[in-house]
Amino acid sequence: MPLELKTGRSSFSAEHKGQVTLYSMMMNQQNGERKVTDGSPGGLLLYLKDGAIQHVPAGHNEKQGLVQLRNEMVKYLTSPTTTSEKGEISEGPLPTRIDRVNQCNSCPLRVECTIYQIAEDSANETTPSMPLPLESVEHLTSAHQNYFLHWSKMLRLEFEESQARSRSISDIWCIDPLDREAQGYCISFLQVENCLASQNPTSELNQYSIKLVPANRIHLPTRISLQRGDSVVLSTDKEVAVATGCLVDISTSSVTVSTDRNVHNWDRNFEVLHLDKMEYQGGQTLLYANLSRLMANNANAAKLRELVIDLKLPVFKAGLPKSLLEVLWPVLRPLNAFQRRAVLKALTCEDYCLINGLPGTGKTSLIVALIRLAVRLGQSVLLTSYTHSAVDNVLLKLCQFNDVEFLRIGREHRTHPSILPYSAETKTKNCHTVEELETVYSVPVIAATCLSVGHPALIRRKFDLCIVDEAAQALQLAVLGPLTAAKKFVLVGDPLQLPPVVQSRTAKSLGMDESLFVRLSRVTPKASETLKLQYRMCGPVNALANKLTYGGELECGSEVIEQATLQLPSLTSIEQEYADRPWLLSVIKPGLRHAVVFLDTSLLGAIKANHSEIDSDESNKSPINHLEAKLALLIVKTLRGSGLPYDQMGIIAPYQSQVQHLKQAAVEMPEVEINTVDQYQGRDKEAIIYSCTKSERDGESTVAEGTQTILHDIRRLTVALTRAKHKLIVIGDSQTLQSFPPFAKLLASLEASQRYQLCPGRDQI
DNA sequence: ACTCTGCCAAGAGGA
Repeated sequence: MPLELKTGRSSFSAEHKGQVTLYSMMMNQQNGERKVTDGSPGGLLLYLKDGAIQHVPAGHNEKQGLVQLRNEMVKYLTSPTTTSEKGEISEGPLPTRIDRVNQCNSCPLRVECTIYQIAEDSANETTPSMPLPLESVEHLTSAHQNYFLHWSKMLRLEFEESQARSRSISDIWCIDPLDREAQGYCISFLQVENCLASQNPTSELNQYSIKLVPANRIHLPTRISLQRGDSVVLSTDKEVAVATGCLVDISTSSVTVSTDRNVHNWDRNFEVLHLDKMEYQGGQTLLYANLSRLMANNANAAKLRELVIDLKLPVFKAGLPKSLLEVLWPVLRPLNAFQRRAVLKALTCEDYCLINGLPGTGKTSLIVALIRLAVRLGQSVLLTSYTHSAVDNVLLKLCQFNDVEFLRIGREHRTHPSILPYSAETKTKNCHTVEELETVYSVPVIAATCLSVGHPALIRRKFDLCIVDEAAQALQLAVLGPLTAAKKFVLVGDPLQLPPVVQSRTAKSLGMDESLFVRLSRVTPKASETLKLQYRMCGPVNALANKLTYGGELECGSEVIEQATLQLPSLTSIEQEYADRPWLLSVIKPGLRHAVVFLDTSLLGAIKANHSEIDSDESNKSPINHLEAKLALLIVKTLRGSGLPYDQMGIIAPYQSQVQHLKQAAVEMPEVEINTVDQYQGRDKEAIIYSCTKSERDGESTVAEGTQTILHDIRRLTVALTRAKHKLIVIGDSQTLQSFPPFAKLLASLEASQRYQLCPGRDQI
């Protein structure tokens, strides 16, 4: 029988009683009860403040009431958005309004509710039966309300799309473990090898470390999309979720999970366990919360609404006084002119500024300098980005200077190991008093991801400056979270590189993939600075990026950068070996004139057909190109033979399927980094091979007119090509690619000497 | 027509 403890005064409210009834129903479910009508003993409700206790029955009536309420909730939560004939999209119907003034006045969602009601009444042209509490939205203009409704609609669409695509938690109950494993998000039939107390538990949530091995085979399945840091659920055949935890290590033969339960102490520890990836859906909730916070009736939100929704012109102070500049000079000195201008703009803005960081232009150095300068000026800084890796990327550089104290907030398992000493968990481990905790949390610089800035320790803090890295890649609503905690903000990013990922086509067409960076960059050019000097790409790659995307804005940082070439110390030793494949030697040639090569497969019809084995996985609609994979690996091996280490090369493809295929084909050279374009953003390599993948076989239908595919996005191509320092080899079928505008532009930008046409008969593969 | 990251939870209290 469940016992619910409440720390407050006794109220025996319907909420509290309902909760106990639900626990009672859940316990019966676990004990095998099937029918709602089965008798259950109910539970106990105990209030600790006055010691009052009551038995809460869970009879037929109580259960029926709860289930009916649940079903009604579900009806509204799952009613899908609809599109009218005119193309207007509307969210599902709202529940009937509760017209009770007293309840509405104390409702925390009264602003949001009123906005919806106003919109609904005007759409239906009905007059409300009871006057709406209009005073609760008096602080909002209709533009503000429309922003709210617009984003709420897009969030809803995106939520529906991700629901439709992703599996649900109920799969653990409804789908067989082996079938779940085939989908790639479950490892079935594991047994516990050991369960140890964690070496370094920082909370109750990771007290134990369980090592699991396959129960009836040697290796774990190869096609699993589980990685370090994922939240997982352990279940037996009889019971779902015997433990939950976090995946800390995965190899070919074992998997280690940190968890709050000691599975070894359990009677059932010889049962087989299934491990499932848990997909957390709460991210959506956070975005709604940010949207709500923007609508709040306070000065902070009002200022943000002016800037973000009304697009008010940002204000800038005059430059810094000379005396200050002298103090800051040691930090400013190593920066180039563009970086200095950007930093000074960031320091003198009153509202916000935007920093355009073109590829390889030292964005990270700029942010590190900005943090160090702000701290020298006595300001507090909130550093955020959408991803953990981007946050840690800045911190790794910042901690080298060792002159700024910072605290990293967020999930430990996602934090870079070198940054763990600065994590909140580590720093608060030996705190025993509130004062000690306050000292830890009041450091001048706090770093966290956009979605984790709701941390309790930050709620009450107001930062002088908020810096958002990779801001062009984050959802608008995600960035709003940290902004509410700061007096002014600096967005750093490149709108010509990848935008935020939005799954729903409809939401995308409504503008959901417009980042805050892009929205604000429309306001005034005065608010932004561009970093133009890049320190990554040699002259020809730089020139290609300019022709394709940057229109001449991008410049090499120095002559050394511009003239740098691929170093292949043992090139002569392999010339003999590849004498029968002159195309290979031609493609890998070092030297500036050969820095960019397009290897064209369009004439290899017959050879292509030979390589297009039928994939076992027909349901997988993503394309795989076996020929391009083979060519890419041949090039990698030749480069290796000529003296370029594997870890200096990267293979990029637009599709996950092609990446997987390449990874499998390249198992014996794991140092070669193979990834999608999206995952390569922010990184670079000496030599990059881009496998464009898409190649139409004869008679195959082409993409319907007007459809946008990932090959239609020039930003993805820009990112792929600007990852290369000294050698860029693009493999593709020019015939097919010609129909995608970004590739047509690429092909037109190339000089004849930069193209190599593979010919059947002449070129042996 | 296929790109993918992020999020610790629950409760008391005020009106």
